[in-house]
Amino acid sequence: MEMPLVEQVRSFNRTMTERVGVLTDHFLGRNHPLGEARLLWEIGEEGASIRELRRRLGLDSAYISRLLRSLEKQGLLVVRTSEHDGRVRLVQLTEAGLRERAELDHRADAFARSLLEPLSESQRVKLGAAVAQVERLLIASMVQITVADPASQDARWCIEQYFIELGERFEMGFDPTLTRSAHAHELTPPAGLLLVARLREEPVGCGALRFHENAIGEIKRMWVAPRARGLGLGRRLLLALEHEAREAGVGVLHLETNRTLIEAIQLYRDSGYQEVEAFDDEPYAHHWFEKRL
Amino acid sequence: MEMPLVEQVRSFNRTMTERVGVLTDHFLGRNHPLGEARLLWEIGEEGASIRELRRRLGLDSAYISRLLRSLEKQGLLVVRTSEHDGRVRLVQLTEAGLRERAELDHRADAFARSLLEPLSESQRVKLGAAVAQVERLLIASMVQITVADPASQDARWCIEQYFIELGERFEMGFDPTLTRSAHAHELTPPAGLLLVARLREEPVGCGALRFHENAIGEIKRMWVAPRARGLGLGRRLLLALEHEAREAGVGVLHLETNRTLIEAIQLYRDSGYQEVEAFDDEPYAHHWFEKRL
DNA sequence: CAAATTCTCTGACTATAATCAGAGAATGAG
DNA sequence: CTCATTCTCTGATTATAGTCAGAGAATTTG
Repeated sequence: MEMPLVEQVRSFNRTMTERVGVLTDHFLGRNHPLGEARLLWEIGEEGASIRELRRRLGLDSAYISRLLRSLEKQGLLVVRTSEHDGRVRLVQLTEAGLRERAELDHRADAFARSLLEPLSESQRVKLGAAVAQVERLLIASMVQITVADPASQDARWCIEQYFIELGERFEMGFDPTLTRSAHAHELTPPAGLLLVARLREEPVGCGALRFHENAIGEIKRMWVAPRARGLGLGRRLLLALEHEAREAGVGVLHLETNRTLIEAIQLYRDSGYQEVEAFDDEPYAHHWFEKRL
Repeated sequence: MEMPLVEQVRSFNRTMTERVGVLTDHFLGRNHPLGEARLLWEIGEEGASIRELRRRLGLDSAYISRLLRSLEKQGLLVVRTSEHDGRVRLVQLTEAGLRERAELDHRADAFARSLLEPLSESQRVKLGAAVAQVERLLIASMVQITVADPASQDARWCIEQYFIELGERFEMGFDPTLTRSAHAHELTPPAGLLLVARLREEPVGCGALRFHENAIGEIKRMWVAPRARGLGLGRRLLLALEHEAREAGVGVLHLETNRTLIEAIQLYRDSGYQEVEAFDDEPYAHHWFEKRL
């Protein structure tokens, strides 16, 4: 019964590809080659631009063009040029295309049902819970954390979202001009750095570090997108920041926070941060923490 | 958060194919095309016969022959004719083939590790448990129960295993000639029937039904292979037998069992069987049960 | 406004993953 | 011993999934 975790994951994978993997290959692959079916599926009911499809499916543009031509010839979709950008082409399923897609959907459903059918009610309940757990954790493990330029689009989006959330949560709202500064250059090496967490290339969180004198580091801009909460991402960001701080020779980490950010405060306490006297005059702060590295 | 189970399974599948499914396609696909790599893998350290490989991989014999020729040319395997059957050919990896396979193994390991690497210790523990749970339940749902000819190889194997197990568990051993009969013809319609449970075509359990006079049915030969226990298979077999009995117009089901078979007794009680006075003279029985359908 | 870049498309090409028909040798069933 | 079947192989052929180079139009950048 005792099996190393790596072996367990591999065994799991084998079972999965046998049982569920068949799905992806063959629920799609009846009337169309797999590539066409995947594309048909990915276009969705709303339609999409070709570039978007290329990005999502990771396909060569020559290849995708040919697939589209084939599906177009079958009358399953129409392509037209975008009004905003004459280079971009937009794909939309026709009536027939939508029917075809619904059929795929139906088959996928039937397959999932056939997986469940032999199980007893209590087994199904257990399966539901375990499946959700595995998926959550796999998604968590898909999140990638990298150093980012604070001026980059993703970074700015995160910080903007962060400010919006502060505005909603702080009792007296939040005005970025009143808070202690953390301009782009202050979060760029060597003055500091910014980490951005991404899930499937989309930003889902950030955390920043400023280096001060006397081997003091300051943690700022800790934020996790609502849709990525519950994945342990806050903790991972914090650990990553601490790692970067250590690398940079920081001996003590400072941070301040507002009393409405209870999850964050809990995280800091759990992570070994001690509450200390106010070490600055940040107007929005109620708690000041520090941790020796 | 509330999601129907079918939708949950499908969402899970999508995540799986994205994250883990990549493994199967690409841990294998570095130095060799996928087909070759799968074959190399499947041959294993022990070697295998071509027919076995064909069965396991579900490949056309023309195709597999070509793959083998290619791998043979690369010096990764040798093929020789079986001594027992001149038609059958046996495949064995060479030194180089074994090295290549070990390399695949190593890559699969590294991939599994990379899945785990971003997770915290507590997340890993949870993942391990959930993964094991999902796998167990998916395996359970892979088991297929069908009516079988008691004279078939699978059926005889199951009954033989069943007798061996009784011999080990009964305090006074077990002699099939002393027990109440259930010959092949008695377990064949219309006198009765035998269900065999199979996992990946291999028998993993059985259960039989005899039809007696006065709409009485008798359950016999309930057995689950040790490696398939804990999958709820006993219960499924019992339900399937009850279903068959109902179809055949049975009003009351009888069964008898030995006191050492505690899991079985528990199962019968949980499934609505009432203990009754001995209704026959089976020498190995301590408990007699019945259930009205 | 010129130059670089983006987006899509076509033509030419390749590798992979099959499938089908049938042949030849060995074996098993009656 | 004969006939049907099993097992593997070769030849011929096909479908799928992709890659690469480059062209032409639209857009963005400096």
